[in-house]
Amino acid sequence: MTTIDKALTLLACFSSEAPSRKLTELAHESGMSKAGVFRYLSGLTNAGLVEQDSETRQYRLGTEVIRLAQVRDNSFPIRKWMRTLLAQITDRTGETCHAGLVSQGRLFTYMVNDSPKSLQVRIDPGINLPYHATASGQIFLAFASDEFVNAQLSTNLSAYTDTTVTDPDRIRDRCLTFRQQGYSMSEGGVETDVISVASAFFDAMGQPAGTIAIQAPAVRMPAEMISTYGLLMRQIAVMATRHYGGEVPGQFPISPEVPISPEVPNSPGRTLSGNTENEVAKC
Amino acid sequence: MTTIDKALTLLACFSSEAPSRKLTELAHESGMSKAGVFRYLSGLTNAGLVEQDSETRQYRLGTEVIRLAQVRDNSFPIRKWMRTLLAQITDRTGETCHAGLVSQGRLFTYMVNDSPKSLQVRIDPGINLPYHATASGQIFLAFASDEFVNAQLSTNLSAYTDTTVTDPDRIRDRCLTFRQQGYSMSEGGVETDVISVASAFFDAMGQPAGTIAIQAPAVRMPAEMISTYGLLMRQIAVMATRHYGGEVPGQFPISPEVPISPEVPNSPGRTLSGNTENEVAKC
DNA sequence: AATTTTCGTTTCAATTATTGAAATACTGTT
DNA sequence: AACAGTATTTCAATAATTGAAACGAAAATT
Repeated sequence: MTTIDKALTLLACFSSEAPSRKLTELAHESGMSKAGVFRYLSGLTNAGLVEQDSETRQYRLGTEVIRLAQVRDNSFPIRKWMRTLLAQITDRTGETCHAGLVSQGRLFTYMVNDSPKSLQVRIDPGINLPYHATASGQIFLAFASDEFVNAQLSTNLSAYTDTTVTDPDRIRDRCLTFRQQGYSMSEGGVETDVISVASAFFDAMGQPAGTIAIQAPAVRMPAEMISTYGLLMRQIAVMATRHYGGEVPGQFPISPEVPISPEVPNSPGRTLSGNTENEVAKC
Repeated sequence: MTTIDKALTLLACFSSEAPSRKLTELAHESGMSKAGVFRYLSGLTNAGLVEQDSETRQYRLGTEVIRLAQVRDNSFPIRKWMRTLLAQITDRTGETCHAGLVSQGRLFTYMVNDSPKSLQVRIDPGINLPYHATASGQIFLAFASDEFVNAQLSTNLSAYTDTTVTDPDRIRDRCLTFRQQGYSMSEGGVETDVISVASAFFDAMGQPAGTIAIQAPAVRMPAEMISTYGLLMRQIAVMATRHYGGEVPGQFPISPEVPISPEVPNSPGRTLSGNTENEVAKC
């Protein structure tokens, strides 16, 4: 392991769950010496990737990561078309939806589009999506490599609710079904009374690159609606794959005969118009 | 210079102007050996900060920078309030506005809010704002440290248009005025027939952290309107400083007696409502 | 189609920076 | 004022980095 690898390992320690860390904490978590971590953080700070709060002395990610993210999106745009796709989902269904993106083996919420309804599922961009307990995570596993699935399912699978499935074998079974369907479903995986339906999009090598999911209060999603939403997610996911420049794998059930406008009940009054972009701060 | 510094230097080579680079190019630009750059890029790739296009073999920033940017915004939120501030500007003026953020000595467009009008100034998020040729850059210089100003003004100051001011002394003069005013103005600095008015916001040490600017076609901005817009920018910038957790420096003219709603002509029909957030994909 | 050029990747011994334990400085608290 | 918890700095032994040059592969040119 090179010095650079070790230094950059520290970046992975920063997550939305723990966005700012103490030096000692980082040393312990990464298993490196305090002195080493200090030097690494200094380097990262010089580059602007990390900055130290002048009051608390805690370290957090720096402004340079913001710039880099902008540059990345300029060279490989996702934001723009993803925004449109998510808007379509919320327009048709009236429900909150999100896109997950994988990076370094972790799936995180890349973008969220809130439901206009007052009773809605809250989810923040940037948080990690546990593979075993979310619809997004499970559809991802369904198309991920065996070794990846094994690695994930051999970690501690925490039960967020009473109904969280934590048995690896049951999860494998579910993923098998999800792979055949092309979409996944999770009921109360991380929060009770919330149902989520997801599908995945793929990169140029046919590997899953991210997910698209809808999340609704269980009371608004009767059983018969799940497959309707599932087909919608699948359809949108195929479009995402195309935009991403990816390749839908053979196992993925593409069904062009699916109606373009699934029968979805009372779509909210708001419509998506071409100039929506202009009303939104671009960032 | 440590190994880490050298490796991370490469990240700074990626900009919106050159978002994907060849290895040899990077080696030349950074003045490091090809072998070294290769090893560094490998490390960065392992961390997901960089990825290599499988076809062109070119390197570009990876998905991890996106995740990091999300995490950063969770720990130190800017996006949310900045979006609101920019929306206020466009609502009151009907013009395109943007926020600039500084990172590693470079000022880049962090967020853009387009004018609803059909004749509008286009500007993309993520591009670098030259200090000498933009209103944003000049108001930044006006409050930056002497050494920073000297460093910037001793570089090659390219003339983007006939009217770009490239004489360091004249720029210093202008910055002096801008500092007293608390806002800057640039006419045709990077593009002809475009006028921009900007102000700056500050960090906890009273150092300039970013800028807020409005940009309009010259035909829509008669001379007498510039000071009105300037006061508006100054006002919004003070709010930005507050949100940022910063400290307005003593030199900065805060004038609470400025009318809250400056007389700005025909504001567009669109109004900013509380639930605007819900209509925007959060990311 | 053959040749040249360009670019990315690997190798290897000399060099130079990295390493971690321990000492020190700092900050806030009892 | 002493204490506890952190963040820095120091330093000699150690282990990694280093770049020139060779190699391989792909693209451009003849």
